[in-house]
Amino acid sequence: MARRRQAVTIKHVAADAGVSLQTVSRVVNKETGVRPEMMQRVQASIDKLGYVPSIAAQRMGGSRSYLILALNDRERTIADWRARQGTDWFDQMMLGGMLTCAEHGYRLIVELVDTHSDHIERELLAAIAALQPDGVILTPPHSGNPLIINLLEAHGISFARIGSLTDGPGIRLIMDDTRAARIATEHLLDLGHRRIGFIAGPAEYELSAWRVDGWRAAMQAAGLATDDLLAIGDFSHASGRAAASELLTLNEPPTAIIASNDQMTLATLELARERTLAVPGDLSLISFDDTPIIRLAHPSLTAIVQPIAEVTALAVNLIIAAHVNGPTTATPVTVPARMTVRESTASIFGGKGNT
Amino acid sequence: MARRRQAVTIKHVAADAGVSLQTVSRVVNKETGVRPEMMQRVQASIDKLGYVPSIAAQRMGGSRSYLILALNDRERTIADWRARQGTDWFDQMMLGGMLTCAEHGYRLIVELVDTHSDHIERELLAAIAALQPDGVILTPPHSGNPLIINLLEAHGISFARIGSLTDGPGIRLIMDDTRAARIATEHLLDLGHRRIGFIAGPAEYELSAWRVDGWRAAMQAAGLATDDLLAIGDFSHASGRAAASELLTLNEPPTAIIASNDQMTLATLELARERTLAVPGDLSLISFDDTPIIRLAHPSLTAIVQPIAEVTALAVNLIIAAHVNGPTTATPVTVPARMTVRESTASIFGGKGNT
DNA sequence: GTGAAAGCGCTAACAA
DNA sequence: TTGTTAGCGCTTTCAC
Repeated sequence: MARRRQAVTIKHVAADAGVSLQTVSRVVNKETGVRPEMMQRVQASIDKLGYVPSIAAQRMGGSRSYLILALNDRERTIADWRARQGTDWFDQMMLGGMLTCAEHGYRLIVELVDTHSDHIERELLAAIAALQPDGVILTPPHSGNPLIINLLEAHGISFARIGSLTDGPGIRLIMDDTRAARIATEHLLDLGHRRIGFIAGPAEYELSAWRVDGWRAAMQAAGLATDDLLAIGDFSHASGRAAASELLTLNEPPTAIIASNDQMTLATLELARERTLAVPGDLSLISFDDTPIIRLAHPSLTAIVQPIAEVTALAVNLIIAAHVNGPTTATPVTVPARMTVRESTASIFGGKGNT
Repeated sequence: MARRRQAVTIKHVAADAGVSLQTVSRVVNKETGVRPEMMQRVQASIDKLGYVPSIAAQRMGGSRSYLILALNDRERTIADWRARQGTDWFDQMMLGGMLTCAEHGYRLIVELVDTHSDHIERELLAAIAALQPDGVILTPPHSGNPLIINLLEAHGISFARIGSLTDGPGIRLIMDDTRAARIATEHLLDLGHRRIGFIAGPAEYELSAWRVDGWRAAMQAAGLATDDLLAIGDFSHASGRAAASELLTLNEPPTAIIASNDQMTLATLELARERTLAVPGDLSLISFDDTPIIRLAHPSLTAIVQPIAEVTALAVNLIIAAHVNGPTTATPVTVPARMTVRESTASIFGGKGNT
């Protein structure tokens, strides 16, 4: 292959403007202490020649790499893509993360790693060494992984942890799962439900516990017991079915169920149908993901809408800000989730929930 | 911010192994002409120290950047993400592209650009200057854009053009849209349909015409006219509705319609329902995208499954191969599409199509 | 087969 | 305020 060189380098600009490299560099990086007329002259040359600095060279010079790494769970992400069921966590992350990176002249690079793997440390170190990212975005279930967190901290890389509240370094961002679960539960309480079951996600995800907390808090505030109404799944369809079965075979089965993701909610819907339970007539249902599969189900499902794009955009902004201002506040940032009421929730007295 | 340096560099490895930098470089890049024992010794040091070369430095040294750029349509991609309707073109591209890049030690970076924009040239040049990618993947509707193609060619960057057959440089890959349309049409012909309507995509996409060709060819082979049975949309729901309306208000309306994407098919389904046409009883329907929205529709829709992941993976492989072997064959590569028969196609004699 | 030297494009540190 | 120098980590070129 032909050895490709930069078409226009800082040298060309310097020569064209009749200044030193350093002055061009100062203008490019918007440093203070350059006379306005000088700045204009250099900027004119930059525009004229269409100069854009090479991020590889910038990095080599000891500056930023303008690269942010998003770390996603390998197995889950690939499985979602293969299933083609419209799970859009990844897409929403790109929407928020990529576009925000672009606004700041950064690029988002995605890396898939197994949280469970024992060579995760090696994988991460390799990615860091190869890319030298300025920041890393950790998504669940990586966000609370001490191995990852400590490694990034040791390397002095600023990073955001989406969906984790465990102590430690890193910018923590959450979508207020507890409150979201409470809102969902209260919606059902308002509709007259008293036996409200909850299908939790796996303990590996911190947010699983938060959602249970929100549900439990709302139930307790209403003076209701939750003893037998909690079932645990792992976000898979099969586990959702098992959990739903558990709840629906209780002596006093719930009249409403909240499930922690779309697959488990859908599994519950299917099981209900098989048992000739009408939804929402006999059983109200709320999902914790607002995916296409949920919207198009029959009936369409009431769901918690997680602000994934917003939270990722915020993560990028905070990472970049940290690069400029140094370490940021240690207080977790909260972006509230919403609830979209559809056809799957109804009053136990026979009324519709979405009227 | 603290100036971050590489933890382990080629120097450390060279010192540890007691050889020159150059020898380490040779081992890393698997060059020939290194004695096996030497190679082993160096490799041992690399493994021991966990050395991974910096791609920025590799690039600066005049070698590859190990970066491949995927160029997607800005407006459409963002609209799809915002709509949250499960359009998974992007996901499938990542599935095929990102994973294949990773296999070769490359990274995929996504860039969104407007094909229509007059500053597309500037945007592309900026991305090239900043990243110095080893290759570029062009997706529709960029794949046939002469401005883009010529620019990449001029810069000596190898690139793949997915979904374009227009002459010019670049590796051309198609999913055989013509054949896919023919298969869909023949399926309907087999079911006894004679009046088969087709809703095409916008001319901006080359594949729009190919699909029309396939449909027309199959119709003509069956000795059927297509005069009034073609309607044109722009992939949007609204345009699909208009096109469907056009077809259904014909004096002799079609008994089956093939639409060029999921949104237009769905719009047709909705319109049919409004006009109390039973699907597939009164109208059979085939979509040209196998998205969640299509699978979950009622009835579930027969659809062409486009091998987006496969074709993207192939694109990456060919780009990387071109880097090693120099320019590749100019013959377009074809990856065949499949059809999944579901509930929306039935015999005009009353039988079901999916039995 | 292996090593030494030069340079990629840029920035940090220092000098003027 | 501006310019000069050195060096980032790697690969290429050319000696040995």
